[in-house]
Amino acid sequence: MAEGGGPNGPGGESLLFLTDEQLRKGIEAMFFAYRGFTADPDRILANYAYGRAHHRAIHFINRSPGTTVNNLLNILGVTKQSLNRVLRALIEDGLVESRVGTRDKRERHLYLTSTGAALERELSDAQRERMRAAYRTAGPEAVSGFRTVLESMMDPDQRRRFAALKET
Amino acid sequence: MAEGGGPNGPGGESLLFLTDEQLRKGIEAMFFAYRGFTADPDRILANYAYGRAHHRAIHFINRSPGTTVNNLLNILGVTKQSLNRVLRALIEDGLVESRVGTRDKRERHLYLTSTGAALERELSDAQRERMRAAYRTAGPEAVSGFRTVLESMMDPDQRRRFAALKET
DNA sequence: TTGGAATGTCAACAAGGCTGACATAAACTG
DNA sequence: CAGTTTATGTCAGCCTTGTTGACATTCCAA
Repeated sequence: MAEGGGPNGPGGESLLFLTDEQLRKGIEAMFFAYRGFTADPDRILANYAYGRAHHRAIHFINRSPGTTVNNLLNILGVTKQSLNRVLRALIEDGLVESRVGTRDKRERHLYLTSTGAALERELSDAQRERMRAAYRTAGPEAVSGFRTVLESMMDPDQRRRFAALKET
Repeated sequence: MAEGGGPNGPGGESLLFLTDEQLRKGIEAMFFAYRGFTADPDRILANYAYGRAHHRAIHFINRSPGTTVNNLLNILGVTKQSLNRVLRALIEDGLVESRVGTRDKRERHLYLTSTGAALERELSDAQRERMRAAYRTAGPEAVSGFRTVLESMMDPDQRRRFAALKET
């Protein structure tokens, strides 16, 4: 209100994107877009009696093969009990393999089996396809802005973990 | 792989943003950013023993005062039983008022009470503040791209509903 | 006046978060 | 070597929020 109140306030049109109205549109866009973002994987997962929690575990194990349980815990931001329930199912079903660490035998290193990798591919193919279509429609400059805003929206901890993933 | 394989393939660097690697980064950015997006409201809601479902209902009732239950159902994309449980709590607690329709008495029109409006303000202030900070950091052009990609990512139905909200 | 639409409600269930408590093995530390 | 810390697993129980199915009520519209 204070800044964007007039037709051209103290900052001029360069600050129009900070009005409450613009911010609210951004908030609602996040809500609807996230639904689209998860829609395809959700449909696929239903065929396997898995949920988003399984998807997230599979994604990050594929992303960083050999990652430890603790590592995954930090990335996913859930309790070990929650993660354990998911991992147990994936291991029992033969999608994930858990190997005792060589240097530190307390640690379990997680890997996708070929079955697990196949499901990962099915899920990420679908999700990438939607992302690809959105990127193609929006164009490279929009994509750059998209990524910039998303990173700014993360908590510092999350941003650090996201950045750490990028380098790997 | 096929298109982005070479240092400068058939599409050149303009297609680099469509590589699997770039798409995966976008996917992970969505995951981490959404966590940030919901973090502040989640903290506030915990003080009131409410959850995200209550937040969403409050948000869209505030957005469109007098909206009907069916309307809300379509926007939120949940079953009436799920929504009803949430609405019942909000009505009992005096945050939402449900008025029988005048033209069609089967319909219930939903409004925030002053208490409900106060909670809405507390929640949206926090969420807007994060969005504002992200927007400010990223700048107007990034914000434009952000919005464009998010809209492209929605399902057509969701995009229609989002567009309909914008006009109101 | 009757069919169907909009709404509300009850019951039951599942996924996936959470806390708390406890067990085990391995590594580290004094 | 003894004691502590760390990494992991597991059991039990609770909460939110989603689902289906069944059924009642109200009331518009043909």
